[in-house]
Amino acid sequence: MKVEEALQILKEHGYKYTGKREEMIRICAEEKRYLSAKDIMERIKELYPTLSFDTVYRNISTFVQLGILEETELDGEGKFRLACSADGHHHHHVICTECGKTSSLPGCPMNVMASVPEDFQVTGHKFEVYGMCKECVSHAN
Amino acid sequence: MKVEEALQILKEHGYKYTGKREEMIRICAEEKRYLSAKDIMERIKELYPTLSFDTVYRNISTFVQLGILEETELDGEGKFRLACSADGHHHHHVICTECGKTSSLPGCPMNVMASVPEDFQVTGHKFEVYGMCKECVSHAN
DNA sequence: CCTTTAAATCGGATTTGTTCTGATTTGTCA
DNA sequence: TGACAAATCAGAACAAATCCGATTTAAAGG
Repeated sequence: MKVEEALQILKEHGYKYTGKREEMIRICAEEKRYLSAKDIMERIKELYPTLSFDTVYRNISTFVQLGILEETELDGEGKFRLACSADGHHHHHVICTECGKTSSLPGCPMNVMASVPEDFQVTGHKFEVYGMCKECVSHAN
Repeated sequence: MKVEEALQILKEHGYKYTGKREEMIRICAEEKRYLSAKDIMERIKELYPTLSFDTVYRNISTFVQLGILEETELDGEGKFRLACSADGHHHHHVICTECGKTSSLPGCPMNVMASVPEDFQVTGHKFEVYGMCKECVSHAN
């Protein structure tokens, strides 16, 4: 997803444009990596030094609801990245547990794996592979 | 996994036997369901009304380390259930997001899905299907 | 432009889940 | 039984996230 698309989605849903929102999205768009709310806060302070963490959290959760950000949970805190499923088709990620960097996996287990018991009404699924990226492996020495 | 097996594992690793530990494991063994630390606390208070939450958390994390409990994260809090992978072979679950009840899925996407990029050193993976179980669907009306 | 209004933000207090700490109790083994 | 290490207690401390009332601001209409 591009920054412009994200802003378009906000507009379509009647949310107002603010520089802070754009900057948050821009920060997430810079990297194929999961960022924590704190990460985003730190980076946005360069441009908006007084921004309150309430704003960051509130906007993040708006973005997640609108499908602009994807969310996961690592080390007991929420991590976020610009949604990419929207771009092409639905897929999943390998995630570096050190730095949050991601790499796409083709396909989805839901298509491949046959039987989901019919006494459950399925609402979603999660498939994530965890590991360490090249860079973090070498840093760890 | 059975309660006795779990106690055996504790013993093998040099952990002491305590009634509180046994009761915690027993509580988890009662249901094929993910329980929160709070759930476990409430239930264990019947037998040990003064038990501190520190003990519960500490024991839970010991159990997870030893592979006695499986952990996941739902609604921003840790949930736990008696490990069953140990029994047969490795597999995954459908989880009811309302009550935590689980049902097994045969197989593992890691076997089925071919390519994990070789610039990641894989350390683990997670595959969970979410939904509502029959009971919770009907209660929701 | 100016006004109006609802949405967004601020700053800090609050809540919630979890971990830490130091003192005390309790298994276990010699 | 005694001694020691491990387990537990009680509550303080912590960190992530949410809530709240007051203030500011985007944007739509006159």
